[in-house]
Amino acid sequence: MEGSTPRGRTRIQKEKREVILEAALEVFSTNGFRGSTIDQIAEAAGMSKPNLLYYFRRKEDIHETLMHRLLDTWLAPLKELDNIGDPMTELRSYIRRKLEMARDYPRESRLFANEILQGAPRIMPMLEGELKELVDEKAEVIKGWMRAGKIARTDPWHLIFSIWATTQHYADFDVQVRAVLGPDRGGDGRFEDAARFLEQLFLEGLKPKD
Amino acid sequence: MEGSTPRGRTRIQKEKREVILEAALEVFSTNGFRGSTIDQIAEAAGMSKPNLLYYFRRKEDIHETLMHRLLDTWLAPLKELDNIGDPMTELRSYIRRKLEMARDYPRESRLFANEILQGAPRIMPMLEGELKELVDEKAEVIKGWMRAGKIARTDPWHLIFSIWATTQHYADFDVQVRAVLGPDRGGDGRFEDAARFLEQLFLEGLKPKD
DNA sequence: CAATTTTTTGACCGAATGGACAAACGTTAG
DNA sequence: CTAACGTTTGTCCATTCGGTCAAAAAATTG
Repeated sequence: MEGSTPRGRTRIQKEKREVILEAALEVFSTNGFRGSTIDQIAEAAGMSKPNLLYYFRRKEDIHETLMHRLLDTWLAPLKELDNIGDPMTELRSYIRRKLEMARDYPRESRLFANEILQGAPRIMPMLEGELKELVDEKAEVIKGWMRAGKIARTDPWHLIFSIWATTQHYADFDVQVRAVLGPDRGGDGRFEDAARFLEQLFLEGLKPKD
Repeated sequence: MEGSTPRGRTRIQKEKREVILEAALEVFSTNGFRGSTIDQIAEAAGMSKPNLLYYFRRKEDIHETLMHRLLDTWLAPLKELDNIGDPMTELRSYIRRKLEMARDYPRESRLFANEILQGAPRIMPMLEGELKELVDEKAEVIKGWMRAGKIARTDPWHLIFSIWATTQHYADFDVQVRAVLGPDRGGDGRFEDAARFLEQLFLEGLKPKD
C-alpha cells in the first residue's frame, strides 16, 4: 500500500538502492545523462537491467535522486562560511574545504558540471531558488567584511564564482591537469601545490588596501 | 578519384560543410557527443540526414573536425603570452582575452569542457603533446618574471590553470552564473564586472613581495 | 512445511539511432 | 539535347535503448 516504487523500506532495498546510486554516479559523471545507459549502470551495479528497474522505475529517477543528494553536500562548505571568526581565516578554510571536495568527490563535481553544461534542465529551479538565496546571503557577509576593512573591496559574487571555478577545475578538468603536469607530481603533491597556490592568490589578492 | 568523402573542393561543398559544422557546434556543445543525434544536427543545418551524411560520412568525423579547429583558436591567446612587455600588462591582457573568448565563443568552450569531462577520449594525445609543451614553455616565461622580481613567486602551472578555470567558468557555467546573479545585471554589465574582479584578483594576488 | 510476499530474470516491445543505398533531381559542359 | 557529374532524398536496415511483463526463484511469515 506504499508508493508503487519500492520505498527504502526493507534493509535489502536500502542496500541495493545504494549500490545502484554508487554505480550510477560513476557512469553518469563520466558519460552524462543521455550518454549513459541503464545497462551500463546495471552492469556496474552487478545486476540485471530489469532488476535495477525494480528499484528505480525510470532512468531519470536515479539521476534525480543523485542530484538531490549531491546538492546538499555540495553547498555545505559555503553554508559554513560565517562571520564568526577572522575573514581571512574563514576564506582560507572555505577554499581548502572546496579543494578537498574536488579531491575526494570528483565524480560528484563532474556530475554537477555535466548538468550545468547541458543547461541545468533538471535543477534550474534549485539554482534560481535555494542556491541564489544562499549566495546572496553569503555575499552580504563578505560585503560586511569589506565595509569593516577586513578584506579588499570587490564583487562578492564574482569572488565566490572564482573560488568555485578554481577548486572544481581540479575535479572537472582532472585529465587535462594530469596531462599538463605529467606523471611526475603524482599523489598528493599536486593537491598541496594547488592548495598553496590558491591560498596565496586569494589571500594576497584580497588583502585590504590600507 | 579523390578521397571517398568529398573533400572541400567545390564552393558549394565548402559552404555546406560550414553550415553543418556550425549546426554541430550548437548541438554538440549543449548535448555532448553521445547526447547529440545526427538528426538534430541535420535539422539545425536545414538539411536531411542522408544529405548531411553525404558531406560527413560519420558522426565522429564532424566532431573530430570541430575539435581540431577548436584547439587552434583555443590556444591562440596563450601563444601570444610573451616576455616582450611588462609582465603585469601581459597577464592582464591574457586574462582579458580569455574572458572575451568565454563571452564570444561559449559554445566552443562548452564543447571543449564536454570533451575533457568525458575523459578527453579523442584529444588525449594533443593534451599530452602540443598542449603540455606550450604550457611548459609559458610556465618558463612566467618563472623568468618571478626570478626578475616582476611578479610574486608561485607555481606557474597552477597560475595558468586558475586563469583557465575562472575565465572559462563564465562560458561553461553560464546558466548557473545567470541564475545566481539574476536577471538584473543583464547585457555586458556582467562581463565588465567579471573582468574588473579577475584583474584585481590576479594583479593584486601576484604583486611582487618587495 | 505451506502460504505469502519480495526479489530476480529471460524474453519481449516500440521507438530512436547511426548509417547504407539506389533512385531522383539539378547543373553544367559539350 | 544529352551525357556526365554533383547533390538530395525516401526508404530501408541492424542495433541500441528505455521500459514492460509474466514467470521463476528467494526470502519471509505463519
